[in-house]
Amino acid sequence: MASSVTLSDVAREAGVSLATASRAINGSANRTVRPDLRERVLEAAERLRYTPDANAQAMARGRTTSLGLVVHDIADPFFSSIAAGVTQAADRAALQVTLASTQHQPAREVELVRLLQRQRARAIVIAGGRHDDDAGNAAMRDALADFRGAGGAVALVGQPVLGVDTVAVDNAAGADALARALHARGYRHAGVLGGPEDHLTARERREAFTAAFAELGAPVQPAHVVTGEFTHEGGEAAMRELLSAGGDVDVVFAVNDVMALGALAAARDLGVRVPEDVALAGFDDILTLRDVVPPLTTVRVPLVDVGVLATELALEEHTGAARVRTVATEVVLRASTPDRTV
Amino acid sequence: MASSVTLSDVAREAGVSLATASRAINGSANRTVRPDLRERVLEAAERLRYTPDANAQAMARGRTTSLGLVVHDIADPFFSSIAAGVTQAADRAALQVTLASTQHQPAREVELVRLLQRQRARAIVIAGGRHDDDAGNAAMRDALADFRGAGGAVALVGQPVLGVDTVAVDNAAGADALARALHARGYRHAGVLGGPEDHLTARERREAFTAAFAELGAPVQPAHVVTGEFTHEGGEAAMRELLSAGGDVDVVFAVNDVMALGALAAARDLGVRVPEDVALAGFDDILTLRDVVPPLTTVRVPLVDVGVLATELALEEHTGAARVRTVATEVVLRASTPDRTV
DNA sequence: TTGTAGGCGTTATCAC
DNA sequence: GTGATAACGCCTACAA
Repeated sequence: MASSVTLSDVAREAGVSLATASRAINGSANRTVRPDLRERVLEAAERLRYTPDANAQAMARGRTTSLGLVVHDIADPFFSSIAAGVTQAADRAALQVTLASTQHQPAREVELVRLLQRQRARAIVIAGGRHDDDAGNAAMRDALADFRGAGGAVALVGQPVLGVDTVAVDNAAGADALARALHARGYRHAGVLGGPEDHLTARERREAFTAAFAELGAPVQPAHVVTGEFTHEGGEAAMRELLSAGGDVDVVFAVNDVMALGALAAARDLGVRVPEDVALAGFDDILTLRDVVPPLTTVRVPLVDVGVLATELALEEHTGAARVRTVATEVVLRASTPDRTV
Repeated sequence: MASSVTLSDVAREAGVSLATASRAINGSANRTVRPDLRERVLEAAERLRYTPDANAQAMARGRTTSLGLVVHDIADPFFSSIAAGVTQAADRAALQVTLASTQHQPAREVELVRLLQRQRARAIVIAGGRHDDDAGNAAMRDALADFRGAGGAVALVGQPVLGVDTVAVDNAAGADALARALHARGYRHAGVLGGPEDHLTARERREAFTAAFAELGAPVQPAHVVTGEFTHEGGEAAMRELLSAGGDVDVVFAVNDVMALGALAAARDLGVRVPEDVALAGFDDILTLRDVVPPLTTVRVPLVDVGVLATELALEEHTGAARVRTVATEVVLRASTPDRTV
């Protein structure tokens, strides 16, 4: 309640005008303030425990100091690592991060963008792959167009389908390289926990993986590609389905690590040993993996860097068409996919 | 760039006054607007793609719609789960969450509180145990007093040492119960990875644990209590130190799960088997544990609920002294601490 | 260098 | 029920 101290109070206390107080405290562009006056103002501010009102400053200046971050679930290590990168970069740019979570409801993304537009966020970073959903993408594109029309900047982590700057993980190359590495280790009967049918990240990884195996002469049987939510539970269910189908699968590729961990849990539950009975690989190299046994083969995505990059991309001045920054990945072979050729 | 559409634009377009437009769009308290006029305004707003400016609204109304959340590291599963709870609760209260991270520098907390005060956040939730650091706590207490003096609400997750509403995990009871459970399973030679010396959460857990073992007639040897950072790396280093000391320890209690996971990694590295060679227990029951083998015994803290509770506590109107909400914990015995009595 | 005054976009208090 | 108009706290030409 206690009404805050305003700059006018400080000015009065210091015996100067509002303008001078403002300049003394904020060091206006070229205007400078006589040292003794500045001193008086600063002391008065200190004495009165004055705290500038960022909202009022934002109004007067015409721009805020906040950046919006949209994630699906902040407790998911994939998103929390990206968030760590975003907060780092935002911090360097002296921006506050407004965290908005869809709680796994894709439709809420549009809502959150509009919310962030009301806050007049300087920029919005959207984390998470897109869906093959024309209506959904169109709605999002509209919301983002409005936001940008009003002067906001946007960067997306995912696929460049929304007409905004995008940090795109090279999913295809990563999945392809992983498939070849697994093939080289002697695997010939791969199964895929493919994520949601229309999820572009899942699809890119799935298709590149199966294409590579096909090209290598060991095509993945259609029955060995099962879909499922992009979550721990989804991976668990998908793995159950795949294993109970009882095909001869020697390695399972889950399109992201969170699913792979769910799959690992399912295997444990069913008494299927990894990697003795079946090998397992994921994608992303989330932080959690350092604590998992057996160490999981995966394709590393520099998640924190991706967050930083997306933030920088959003904040960089630029004109012209939407830019796409492709992030390279790296296959990390671990014990969950031992060499079968020896 | 493109100047946003303002409410005046909408009013003009609809042929009504600014006041009416405001009431039509925002449904003022008791003032009501004739249906046809309201319709006209809403249509105009739609046509012009009007988006209210939350900052301006905040100025006019005298209160913002944002809530600050202070964490040490959002990528740490402990904090990200609490953050999930906070965003949920904030969402229900129609508040935006501003995520502020200290990046593991305790001193930055004060800075962040002041920053959030500039944003005129309605409330601040601070996650993370306190330190036994009079100067640091005093600085924080001052910053929070200022914030509250200016009308802000605060809730802390940790120890009630800052004079603000606090959600306190019952660390002592949890550690005591864990110690007794381990003792009942036959463990008599406990070691403790005790976290930072002055970290109150670490201290509460450590002391309750050792006190219980002492009371049970199996005191933990001082040499078997080692300190270390409250992190994965800290747990790893502490475990190395403990194991290389070569004492006869049959169970190791790490004061939080993140440290326990670091300890597990260290044990693996040194060829020490868990639980065959040494049993291991942690505290918190972070989400990561579901993927760890062997399943880790721990003391469950309902982290998401804690986040929700802290947010609600901060948002509840109340007068009088700072309140303390104690959250109960629950010992969860798993395979990392098998029964030795059989 | 300092001060005056207008404006940022809304809400809220008044009359009408 | 509707419409002027003064706040809200600050910044910034513009003038002195």
